Amino acid sequence: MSASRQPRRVRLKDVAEKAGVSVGTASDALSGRGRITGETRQKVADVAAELGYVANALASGLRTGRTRTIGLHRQSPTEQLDKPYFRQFLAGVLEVGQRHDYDVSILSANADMPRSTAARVDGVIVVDPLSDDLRARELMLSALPVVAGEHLPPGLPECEVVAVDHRRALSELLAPEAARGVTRPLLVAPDEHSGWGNLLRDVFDAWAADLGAAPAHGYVRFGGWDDKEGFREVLQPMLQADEEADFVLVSSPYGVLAGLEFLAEHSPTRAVRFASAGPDVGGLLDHVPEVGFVDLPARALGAACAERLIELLEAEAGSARVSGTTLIEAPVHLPQ
Amino acid sequence: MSASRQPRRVRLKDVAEKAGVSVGTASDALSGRGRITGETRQKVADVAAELGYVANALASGLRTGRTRTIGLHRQSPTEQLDKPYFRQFLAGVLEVGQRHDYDVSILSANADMPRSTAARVDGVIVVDPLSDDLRARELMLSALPVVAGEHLPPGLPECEVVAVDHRRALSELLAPEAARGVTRPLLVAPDEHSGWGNLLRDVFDAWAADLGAAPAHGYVRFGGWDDKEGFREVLQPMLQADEEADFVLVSSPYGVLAGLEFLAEHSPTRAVRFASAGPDVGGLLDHVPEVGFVDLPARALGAACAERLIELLEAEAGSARVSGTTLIEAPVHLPQ
DNA sequence: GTGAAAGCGCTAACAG
DNA sequence: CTGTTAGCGCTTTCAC
Repeated sequence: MSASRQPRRVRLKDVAEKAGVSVGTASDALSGRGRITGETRQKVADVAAELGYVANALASGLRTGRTRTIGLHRQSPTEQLDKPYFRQFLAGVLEVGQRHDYDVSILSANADMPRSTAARVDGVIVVDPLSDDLRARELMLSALPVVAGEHLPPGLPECEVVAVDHRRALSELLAPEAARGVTRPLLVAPDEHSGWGNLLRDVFDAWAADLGAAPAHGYVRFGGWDDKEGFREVLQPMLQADEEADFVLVSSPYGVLAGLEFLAEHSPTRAVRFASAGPDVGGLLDHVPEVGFVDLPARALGAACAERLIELLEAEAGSARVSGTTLIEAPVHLPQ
Repeated sequence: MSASRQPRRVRLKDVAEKAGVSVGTASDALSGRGRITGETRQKVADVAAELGYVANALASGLRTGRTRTIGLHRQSPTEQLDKPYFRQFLAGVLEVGQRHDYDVSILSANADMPRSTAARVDGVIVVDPLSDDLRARELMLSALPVVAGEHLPPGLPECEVVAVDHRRALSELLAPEAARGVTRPLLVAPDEHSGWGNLLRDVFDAWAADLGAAPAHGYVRFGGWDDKEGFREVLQPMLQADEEADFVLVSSPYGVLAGLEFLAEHSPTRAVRFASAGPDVGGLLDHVPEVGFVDLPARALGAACAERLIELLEAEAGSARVSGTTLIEAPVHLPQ
């Protein structure tokens, strides 16, 4: 390797000189700003292309205060790459990020590690905001624009939200069950730190009330999506204690599997119906067509979050927008 | 949301003033540079902590020419998140990146899309360099330090390489097979665009030659790791045409499955042994203990690449290092 | 050992 | 419509 680090990158000044204009002119000729430029614009563009000019993002960022980078926050993100949900969410964010020429930076979850790197992002997406996530709270209290992917749990500061329309999806999923008749519905979902968990309980309880049935609740920790054992530990005692329980909604396909397993082992004749409200992983429930489920569109949600955040960022002048919620639809697989 | 964008971030100047020193002094008090600072150093550090000062990476980057960001390049990276190999590689990169306070930016693979964002990275890791990847070639020809994750195929410019010690892993994997006796060994691996594929063929052929056996080769496209059908399409004619073939090495566990399936369907009595040299995905081969495999440590490889790249970047003064190769070990699962 | 000042490459005011 | 100028916040000579 040679000794020289960089072979003198071509600067805007170089382009300007060669095009016979000033840097100022060259600048907004290229970025097509206000002062419309007749043919000078074309000329500058040509020279820029010829020289292979590419703007120094650091310099323009320093000047404008924006980095064209969005941050993605989730608890211990490194591990989470193994979770299909997060992975697909990330893929969605990356896709629209690249389309809009934004970089995506996966934020370090260790709040303890001093990030000198900090504040290199224009805004942040918080995947699955949890009320006991201190770093998320910190981000939301900061001046950075924040978009939450999924509903906010009580206790977190307000911010822009993009979420799945769980209310609609669930009502679609639950309707056929009600038609079959349900006396004692059980729900196992993430605890109160999760906005999603809370919403599930809300909708579930309302639905049960409509039926004149008394619902029962079980709780799992939010991150335990694929923790079948965890689900079993919660479900088993509930099913055992409640002989009349005839319908179970869980927050993950693994919960369904756990429940089915338990029944097969202990009361093969007992008739209990299951449904999943959580992110499906390809095919897990394909072999049990009698189980309906909502398939959370992680990728679409990630894309929508990025879209919304970038929209916010480009909106320029703090247009005094109150934080709002954008809903996206989730496909519902009804039971056979 | 309020209208004001940023609440006036605390600048180095603020720290300097409050500490009663100049910015210059404050600067290298904090970064512990040359001019040793007795107690001024402590004072500045205290004030900085008190004010919650965090350096503006853009500004320092502009000045120093380094961004503390490393890029990760792979063909169509968005899709690739679904591949366990890439995902784990990425996890490794992220992990050491965060440890060294480097951001990781997943580079856009579309060479056609003009990236104004470009050159915001100090160096690049190219995962699985392929000789027909134009973007990879471009990166390697640029002035940016590049580390290739896996061996270079012929045709690509030289660069620093971090790779799995396939030679060693394979010899370990193949040894017991030779002991069992092999007359006609088959290899199905990525084509000549992949350095890894080439290496597999090298080692495989040498091993076969040692045995006095004539090897046969089949080719698959590099990205088709989980394309079982693709493997079958290559393997089936080879096995059919070659009645004596008694050992098959493939570049993916899916290749093994494809081969076993074919045999089960068409010649259940035929004795052919299989082995996989490619990235294992948890458990795919657990049910066939008679099949040995190398389990490519994607995460460790990613980590090693990042480690090496950062080392290169921090090495400062272009210490005229010739590009070299770092090998890491892969676990080998011998057949039962 | 420390302060002052120049300047990284760019954009945004302000003149003309 | 275009040129000139002043910084963005930091690091880095160069004086003292």
